[in-house]
Amino acid sequence: MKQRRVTIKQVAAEAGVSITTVSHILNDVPGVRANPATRQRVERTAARLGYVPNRLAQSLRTQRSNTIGLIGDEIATTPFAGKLILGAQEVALSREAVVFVVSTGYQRDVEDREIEELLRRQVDGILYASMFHRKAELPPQLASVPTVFVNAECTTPGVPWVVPDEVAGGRDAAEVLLSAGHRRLGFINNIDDIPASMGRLEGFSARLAEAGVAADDVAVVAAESDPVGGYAAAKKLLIRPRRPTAIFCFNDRVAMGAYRAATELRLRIPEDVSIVGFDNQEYVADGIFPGLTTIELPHFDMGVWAAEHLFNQIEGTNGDAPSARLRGPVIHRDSVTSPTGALTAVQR
Amino acid sequence: MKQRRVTIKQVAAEAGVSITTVSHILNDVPGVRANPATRQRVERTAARLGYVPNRLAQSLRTQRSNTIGLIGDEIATTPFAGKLILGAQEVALSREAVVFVVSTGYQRDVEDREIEELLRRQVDGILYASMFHRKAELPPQLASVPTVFVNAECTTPGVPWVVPDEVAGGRDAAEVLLSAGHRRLGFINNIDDIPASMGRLEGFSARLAEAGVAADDVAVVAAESDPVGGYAAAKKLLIRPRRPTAIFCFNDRVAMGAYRAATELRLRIPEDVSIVGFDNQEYVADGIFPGLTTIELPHFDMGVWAAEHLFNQIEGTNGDAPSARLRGPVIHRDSVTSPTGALTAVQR
DNA sequence: TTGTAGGCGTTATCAA
DNA sequence: TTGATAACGCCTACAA
Repeated sequence: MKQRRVTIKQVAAEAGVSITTVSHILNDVPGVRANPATRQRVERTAARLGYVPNRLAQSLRTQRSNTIGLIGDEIATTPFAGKLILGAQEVALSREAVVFVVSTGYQRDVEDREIEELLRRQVDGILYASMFHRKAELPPQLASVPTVFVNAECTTPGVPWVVPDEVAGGRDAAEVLLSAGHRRLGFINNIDDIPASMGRLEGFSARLAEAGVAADDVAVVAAESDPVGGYAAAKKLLIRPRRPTAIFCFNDRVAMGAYRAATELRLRIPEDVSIVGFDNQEYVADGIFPGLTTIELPHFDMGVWAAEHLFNQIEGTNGDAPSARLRGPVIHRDSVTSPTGALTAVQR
Repeated sequence: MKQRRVTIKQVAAEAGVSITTVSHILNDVPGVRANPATRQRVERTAARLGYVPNRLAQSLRTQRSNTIGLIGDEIATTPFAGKLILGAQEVALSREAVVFVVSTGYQRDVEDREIEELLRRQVDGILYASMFHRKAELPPQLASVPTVFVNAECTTPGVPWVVPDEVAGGRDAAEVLLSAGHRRLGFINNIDDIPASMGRLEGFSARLAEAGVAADDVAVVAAESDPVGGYAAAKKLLIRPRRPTAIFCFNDRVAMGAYRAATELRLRIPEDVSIVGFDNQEYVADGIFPGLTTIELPHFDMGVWAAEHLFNQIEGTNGDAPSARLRGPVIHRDSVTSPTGALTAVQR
């Protein structure tokens, strides 16, 4: 912004017309028809001079900045943030808008400053994102700005939100294992009382019950959701007399731990024990051996959904505030097979 | 931006002074001393009304938007992007600036559109980031805007850039292994002809040579830098008659493959073979067992460096355009030990 | 079909 | 010490 860019005035002067005409022509103002000759002349000189309209001035005049803010608690520590940003950005770009990304690091004062900085810049709306699925309330400063919550359920009424469908995810995991023939299963859940752990357990159990799997045949344990926790929990599960032929892990990192436990116990994956993860974390699910079958978290889609609904809200084109739970796809790799292999191994 | 915010005019009216006075007071304009009573009255009413200056208008007037753009080829697929964003953002926030983040996905047309969208918004400068260390030239549209390259060496003169110090990284890896006592080493390099592979090899070899390790005792192989490539390469290395007691892997994903190879060969890490990775990729280096000793890539620091130099450039406070190679720290975990263990194992 | 002029919210110059 | 007033770059009645 240092050196002066070319303005509409220069274009007008160069083309020998008024700035009104230039504005009319370049913006294709409806109901205004310019002389083809003038039009061409204007367009030519605009192109020649490399004229680019100043959106700051436009925004000031039109009261619309074509800018949204994406504020999240942690942009750095999670591999999911990128997908979310990307989704939001994709719809933004399609509307010639662009997004400010700011990360708060869970610090309240940083969040306050950043929200203020965004509002100063007259953002049209804000995407308030959480990096793990939780419930949260609307920061008071955002009360008067169109806002959509992403990966967080907003407890303040009237604010749309979008989160993963945890229950469906749990059901899908059960389904994958069920259809491979497993009837004796384990679930290593997370220890925290968050929507993800509640929902996945609910869906998993419900689907299993529907399929007639006896409650005795599904072992649920809870652990810290990292490789260490997964390792310990899986070991506990796998040394049981009637050990499960398949384990559903709260997330891919837990699955990493389960892999190690299985290896130490000389259990092969998937022949002796099938594993299903959650998250489809790049470089983890795809990097361990054998490739991990897992449920993907719909971060990209949530970014898209949220941005679209935000723009609708900004343009006042949506009735009330809907919210959504999005389902992620099952990513099939090589950690699940039918339990016959396991039985064979045991019989041998 | 929908509903009208309170403007300086309203504050002035409410306080019974002119907008000039309000501006003077609120901005602490040097050389202007207001009557303490007036000052207090103005500040009070501004606070009461919740006045927040409109940066769009400010920018229009001052020709400075306090906004920078961060444009990268992929924001989503890599876990490093976040750190980079965070670093840039941290210095931006300290200057009351905020950053537009856009990702191009390696598509030229997307890049063009996004750059234009940024320029339209009068960003003060641009951070042009690559997600892997490479060389690149300056997009012509950026010629007239302050720009700094991040994680890419700009081939166009006059543009500052900051990249990881690959040579130092290679040396550090050698150092770690050397000081643990290893004298017979392997290096699984990347197959691509990029600064990272060249530099790390150079540094690694140089340090080893300095330490008097015979060229015969350092085996270098190249592989696809993922777990599969790492697995195959490590296997090749480890079945040699005089197998290396330690392997330096091009990155953590390669190291994952090396772990598997070692396990299959019944070689314990680190007792039988020490492993050093590169990248310090979250959830990989820390998730595998034993924890991977690795060299961190300085993404956060590069973000900081680049943003700081960008702001300096914007403010015209730096002489010429320096560039930098930043060194990442060695992250010690548990995959390296002295080779005696290995010898013992062999002798047994 | 084209042009004039006012205003979006600020800052900055110059008077008073 | 305070206040008019002219930009900044653009859009948009309204007038010609």
